Amino acid sequence: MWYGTGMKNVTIEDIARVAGVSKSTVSRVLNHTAVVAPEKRKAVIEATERLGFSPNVVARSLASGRSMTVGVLTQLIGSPFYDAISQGVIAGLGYSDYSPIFADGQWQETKQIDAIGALVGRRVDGMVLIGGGVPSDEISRQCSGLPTVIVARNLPSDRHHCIYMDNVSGGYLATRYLLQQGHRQIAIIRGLEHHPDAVDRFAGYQQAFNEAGLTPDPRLIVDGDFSAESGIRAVNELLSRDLAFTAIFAANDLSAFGARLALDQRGMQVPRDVSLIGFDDQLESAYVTPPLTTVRQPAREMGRQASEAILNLIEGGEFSTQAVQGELIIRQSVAPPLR
Amino acid sequence: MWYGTGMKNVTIEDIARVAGVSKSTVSRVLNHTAVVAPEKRKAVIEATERLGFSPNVVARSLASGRSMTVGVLTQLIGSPFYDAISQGVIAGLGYSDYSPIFADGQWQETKQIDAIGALVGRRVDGMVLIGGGVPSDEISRQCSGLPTVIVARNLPSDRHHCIYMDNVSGGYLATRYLLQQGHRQIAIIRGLEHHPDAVDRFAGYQQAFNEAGLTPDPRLIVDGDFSAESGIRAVNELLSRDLAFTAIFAANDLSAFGARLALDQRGMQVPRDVSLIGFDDQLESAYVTPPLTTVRQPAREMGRQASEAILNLIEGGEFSTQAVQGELIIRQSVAPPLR
DNA sequence: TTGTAAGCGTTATCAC
DNA sequence: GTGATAACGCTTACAA
Repeated sequence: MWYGTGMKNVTIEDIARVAGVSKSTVSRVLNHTAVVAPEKRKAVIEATERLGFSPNVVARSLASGRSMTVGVLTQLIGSPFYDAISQGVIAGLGYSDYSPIFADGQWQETKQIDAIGALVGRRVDGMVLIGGGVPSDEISRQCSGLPTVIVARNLPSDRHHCIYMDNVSGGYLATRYLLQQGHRQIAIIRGLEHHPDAVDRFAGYQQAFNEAGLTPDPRLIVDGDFSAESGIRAVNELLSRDLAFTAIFAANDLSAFGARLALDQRGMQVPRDVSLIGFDDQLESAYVTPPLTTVRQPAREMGRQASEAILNLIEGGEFSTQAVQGELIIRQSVAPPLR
Repeated sequence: MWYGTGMKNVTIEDIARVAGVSKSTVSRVLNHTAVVAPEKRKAVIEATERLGFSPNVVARSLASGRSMTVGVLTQLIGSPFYDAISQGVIAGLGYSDYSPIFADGQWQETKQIDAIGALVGRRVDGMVLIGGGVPSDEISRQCSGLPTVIVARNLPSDRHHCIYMDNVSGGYLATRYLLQQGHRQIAIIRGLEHHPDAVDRFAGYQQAFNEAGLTPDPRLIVDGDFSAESGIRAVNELLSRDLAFTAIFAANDLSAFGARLALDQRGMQVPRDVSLIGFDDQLESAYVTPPLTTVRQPAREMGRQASEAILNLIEGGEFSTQAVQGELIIRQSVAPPLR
């Protein structure tokens, strides 16, 4: 199949001619940017409809200096959490005149920097950075003068606008709940070793222990990478070490699923033999067996908030970094330990 | 915080002046569009780097008539399947010079039509329509002359380029497998009543029965809506009707999760008491207990294919509608029925 | 209120 | 090879 240019696109010049007015007048009624005489206004609108005119956004952008787009940098790893944020951004921009334009950072710093560069080259009016690890300075440099919101990441510098989860308190919430239920030997499957979210959740775990005047058993701390597979590995490792534990706090729901499966394969039941708590509250977590107790991260909501923030910043508004708190969602994967 | 215009953007005119050549020459070296003298070429490149020049994509688009963007229409319902397709599209475009720009159709025809209009107004060079229900004629009208690929939907007209799952054969595969395992009373939880995917999978179910010279029990056919909740409802309904069934074919994995949970709550085990098969093979399905037997839809891969197809069409290439076949993924949620 | 005209930053078409 | 110069389609002073 061949794609021709079709008929020549209709421009405001055509409209102007048909309506018997000037280009500027057409522009004015189209943008409600000045009052025009009712009859001319009507003529323009009619011509617009009759000719099936749709304004060329590109030309408009060039002339006005605003592209009506916001750049979104994602990290395409298929993590339910990050995906949900992207979806939230698309949804949040839905009712505005701005469209999101995506680039993929693949969790690799150089790719991320390139991607931001590409977005900047497209003259986006705002930028939403989801996760990623681009250094603060680099962001400042590339996005200087450009409204920018960083989601799911907290950059200490007050130059940046961030919307991030309070992972420390999230980890604390989960662990405290386990402690309250009577657990003392609580294993933790950590996320990626240097990933800030993982580090923070672990800090929350320790904090809960400290507060209770207890010390976690270091042998019960095992590393993972947020994948289901790593949950399986972690449990197998724990079991092979032959250590006693009555509960597991997994880095995220996905690794909790893996842990649950590994436990099941060893004939151990959740929560009868081992209690299990996750982190995220992804869609599926309420429907696995048993429904997973977890800490909810309002991912989609964070994406939505980010788009609101960016829209607001573009309009010249203010925004200050926000930490969103996790919420403990109690379902059925945690029970008091058997004596 | 205030966003100023910063320093004036550097343009090819600045480069031209610094390099001591004309704008045209700058354009030529930047686009490799003609041979220029080595020394001038070098001067341009140096100036480019020294001034930190990055071409204005908007101006380029206006002048060249190509925006280097492809519009992507999604249906933002948070279905893992559709989300994965979007992610695949982003990934597939990653290495090209094209950027995806998203719009949300929300599974509502009017919104979808508006969204396509917005994308067309942005002068996208190509269009990827994921799912949705815009009538064929409307698509032809709005996207006439614009390379367009439709994913996860099959429009019979040969005016369109589609990449879709063969849902009939998928439904057939699942059902035949159940039949082969010895099941005869196979309940089916259908998806949305008039959703083509649901209709097709059901057709496959019937086809497998026919082929085996059997007839499905109509009382074992219950409606759902692809949600986990509907899986729960369906099982409860089935159980309340007090009918005997030894297996369930769920519209998708999510509703299979729901079904599994409802079964569990009634004390019925999978696959001992009831076998269960899903559709999609989403990320989590391999890690629930028991790991779910299902029909894989290569969602991300379809998205990737779509982006390749659109890139190819933009370059003037050909493409013909492709049906991708589902793959039966055998795990542990299906077993022969107890006698 | 309305029209004229000068940009916006490139690419594309010519001559040279 | 290279440089003027005219598009590209719209916004936006600036006049009238």
